[in-house]
Amino acid sequence: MSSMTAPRPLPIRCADCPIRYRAVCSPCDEGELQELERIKSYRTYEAGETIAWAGEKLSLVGSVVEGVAMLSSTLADGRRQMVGLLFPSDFLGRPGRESVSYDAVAATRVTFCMFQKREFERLITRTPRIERRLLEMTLDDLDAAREWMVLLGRKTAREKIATLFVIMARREATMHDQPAGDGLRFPLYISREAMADYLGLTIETVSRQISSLRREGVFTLEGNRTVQIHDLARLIEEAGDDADGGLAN
Amino acid sequence: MSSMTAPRPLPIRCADCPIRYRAVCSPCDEGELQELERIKSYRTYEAGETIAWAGEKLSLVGSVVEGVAMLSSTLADGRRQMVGLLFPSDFLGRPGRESVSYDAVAATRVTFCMFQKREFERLITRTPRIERRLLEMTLDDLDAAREWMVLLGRKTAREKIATLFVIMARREATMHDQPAGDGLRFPLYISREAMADYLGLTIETVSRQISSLRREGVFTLEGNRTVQIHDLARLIEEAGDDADGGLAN
DNA sequence: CGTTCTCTTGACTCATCTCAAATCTGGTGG
DNA sequence: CCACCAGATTTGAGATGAGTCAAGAGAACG
Repeated sequence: MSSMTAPRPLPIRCADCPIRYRAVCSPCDEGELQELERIKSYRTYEAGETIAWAGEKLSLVGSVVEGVAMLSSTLADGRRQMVGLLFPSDFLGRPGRESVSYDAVAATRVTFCMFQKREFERLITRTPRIERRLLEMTLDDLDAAREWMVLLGRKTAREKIATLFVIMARREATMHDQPAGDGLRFPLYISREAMADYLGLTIETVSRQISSLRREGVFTLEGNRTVQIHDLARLIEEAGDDADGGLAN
Repeated sequence: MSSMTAPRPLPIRCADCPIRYRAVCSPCDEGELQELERIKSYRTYEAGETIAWAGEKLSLVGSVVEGVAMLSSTLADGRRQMVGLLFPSDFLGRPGRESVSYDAVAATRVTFCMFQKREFERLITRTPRIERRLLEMTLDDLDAAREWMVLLGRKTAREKIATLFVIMARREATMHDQPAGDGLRFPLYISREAMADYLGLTIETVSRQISSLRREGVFTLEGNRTVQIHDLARLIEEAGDDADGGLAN
């Protein structure tokens, strides 16, 4: 993670923001953006750095602008479960609650566009469009969490890996306005350990399942963190989703 | 489920509603309640009855008034995972989306206070307090879903059962404004099969773990669906939660 | 009071975990 | 540019928790 591309100059104007049309601020008009520009501030964390500890009082909320962050929870004896993976435009923090419920850790170098929680709460009260957008995004997060519950509770290790890769592939395709298809290449962003924590597996099982699917020609790896899909249909089938094959999304 | 108590007369006035102070309508004033009374309608489902199928277009949303409902998802080969358990005051349905994402089934006889989705969407647009309340409730649901992800991904069968019982016990205590403590009796509401679907286990494993905890004197069963707690501290310990012992809730 | 469904228990299997070691990768310094 | 190092990843061998299959016991229902 040290041969990073040069950091884009920040703060930037909202109108030029890469997440302008997807983040919580997407429904804002020019005037509202100007107000946001007055109260926002950028903050960058290096890969591995902790953004917030569960239980800690956090007075900031905000959106991921660049990079990837992980939300996870740890049991008394150290078992860890990731409960969310935040990509650009995803929102971190819970307006209306004092402390955060989960550890937040940077998976890659990650930059947030942040607001003081109090200030943000006042803002959404004045600006129903933002509140509506936050509700929409929270409902989407809830659907995603529930879909992940199905994976955690009922899928096999192989299906879990296939599902993760399908989701990552689709995200990558969507991001570049391509159709998802064979030949698609995408980065995994996270380590095997983080995948294990996300999928409710051990790192050895993650590794074995990836090796197995690779040996069967479903995809190849370039280095350890870049995947090239060779047979997307097969990968989707291996994901074992319900009858619609995940097309409902 | 046939020796049901006589159904309470419905529709009732909002002011007398048992979920008046907890449901999505809790922040409403008298005038707003009158408006709700004009557009609400009650609907009752028998235990086992399907309320909505995943993928189906559902033009209703609403709150559970009495009884318990289950939200679950089914994979192609029939594996099922429950993704939510709805108790009185919980909200069902997603404003802003055409079709429902999960199967909704009545666990007991259950009565909803329902609204046409379109009408409800117009309502929350006019009534920011309701929208705010819905956002709060959705954030709570998201936290609950994520906590459940930890259970599904990382807990042992024994811990899963203990966690479920602790949660049920606490809910029961809260409902009656009692402290949760030894001697508390509460109903499980759901079958072993539903517990298995909720916990990501098989019905046999659920049964074995319940028997094991019962044999060790942590609780006793009266019939198959009523639990009496004998050693709550032990049960909480068996739940294996993170250092705070779940006290953060 | 028999019928049916739910729940429990037993015996055995298997997917995943655990423990251990080898290999690879990316980064570093010579 | 290349050898080396530390951490990440893969692979192997064996253990085990939970699943599967099968049967019996208990509850609920008509």
